[in-house]
Amino acid sequence: MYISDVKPVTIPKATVSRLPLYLHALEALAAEGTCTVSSKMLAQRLNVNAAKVRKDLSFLGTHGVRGVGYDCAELSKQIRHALGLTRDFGVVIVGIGNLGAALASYDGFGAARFHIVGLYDADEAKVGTNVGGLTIRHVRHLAADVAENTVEIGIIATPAAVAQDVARQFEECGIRSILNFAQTILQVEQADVRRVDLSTELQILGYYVRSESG
Amino acid sequence: MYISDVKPVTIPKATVSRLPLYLHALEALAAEGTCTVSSKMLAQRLNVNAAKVRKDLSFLGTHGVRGVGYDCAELSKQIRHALGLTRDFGVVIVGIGNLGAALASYDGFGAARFHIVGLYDADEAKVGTNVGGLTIRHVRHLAADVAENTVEIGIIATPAAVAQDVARQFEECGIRSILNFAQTILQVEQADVRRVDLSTELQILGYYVRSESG
DNA sequence: TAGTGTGAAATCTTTCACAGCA
DNA sequence: TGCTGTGAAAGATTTCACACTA
Repeated sequence: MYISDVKPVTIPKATVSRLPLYLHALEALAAEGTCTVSSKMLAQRLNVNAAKVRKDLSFLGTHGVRGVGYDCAELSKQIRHALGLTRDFGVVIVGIGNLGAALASYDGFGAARFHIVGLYDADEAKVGTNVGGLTIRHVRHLAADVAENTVEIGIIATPAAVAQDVARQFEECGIRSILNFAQTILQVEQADVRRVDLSTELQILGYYVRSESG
Repeated sequence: MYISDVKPVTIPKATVSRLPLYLHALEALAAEGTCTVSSKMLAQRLNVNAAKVRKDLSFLGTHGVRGVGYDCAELSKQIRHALGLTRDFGVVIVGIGNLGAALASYDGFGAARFHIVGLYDADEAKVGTNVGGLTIRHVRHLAADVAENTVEIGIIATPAAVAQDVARQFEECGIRSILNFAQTILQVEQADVRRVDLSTELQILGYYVRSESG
């Protein structure tokens, strides 16, 4: 039996995907000088039901105070802990086109536990240029670089045609978490993949545009 | 009673969010010269269960052929129809920083029913410059421009601090579908909002990194 | 009094399993 | 035989409703 099988509580997927939102809301509240927050207040900020907030937070083994609410600082800490944000994550980006470059320069990495440690592209013309403080290296160096550094997360921002091959390389060098911006669905052995695609999002929005306007 | 209340079938949200993926897979298959596809084949491409594929497609009132499968071209057409991709959508982007510029230059709008018709920024230094074939205009022109053109979808790629205000402006000019790349949760009256945020995605991935490595 | 924590109900989604058809 | 379409079961998620307590 693996350690992963005996996690004290398994947090439901739906809850995990909301934890970063609670965290962000709590940070905003703290910045405004708020010390205590109720499930109702958090719910309003996230546009969800207050009971859902309480149930979500109950998975953290949190202890809010009845009649009062949650301590913002304490709750932030618990969420960070639950999300594993007590450690740092190395991130590499492959494919430094418009989108890859934008991601590389992105500064909203929320309290920066995620560190971009490498940028890769297959285009020799781009290799050697500087983006967001890092020099683009040829993707052929990926495996060796990853072997030397700790890299947990790989971001794919290449054209769809080569995304699958990049994913395979990621798996070969032991990267098990992939964020895929390419317009393709990756076939992977083990890795967790999250997919972000603009045209998919637009098409989904488009459906609801249509149904509302009748 | 509104027309929207008598839609023949309400497609479940979960299904709607997969339709663009089926569509993309079908287009890839068609490009490979495949004419007929089984639920099993589609399932493998999307990494889902074949029964789910069949159930999803059954909401389209589709008719696959027993013992054979689905006709790719026909099925594509039905999905397009269901998603409302038989018409064109006008899209504006507000906030032309690195990300906004990348989105503006993005060419993967899948058979291009989505047309970017305006780019806006509050920075006078950017106004007048050309990105992806369009000239950036000052955001103060947004309302007037939208009144003259048909704009269904608004994309927010501004800093978080001003995203809420942009959303309000979108609603005021009648844009009811918003794709929000800013790191904030928008409070809107009526609009449909979809949120895409890199740091949220990384944090979610981070959780699973942790639980797998024990 | 105001607000948490949580069983239980309601709802949504996925999966199974199989009748039925080309 | 191979694959669709779909009831029904299983599972996940959301919401309700209320006991409980600082």
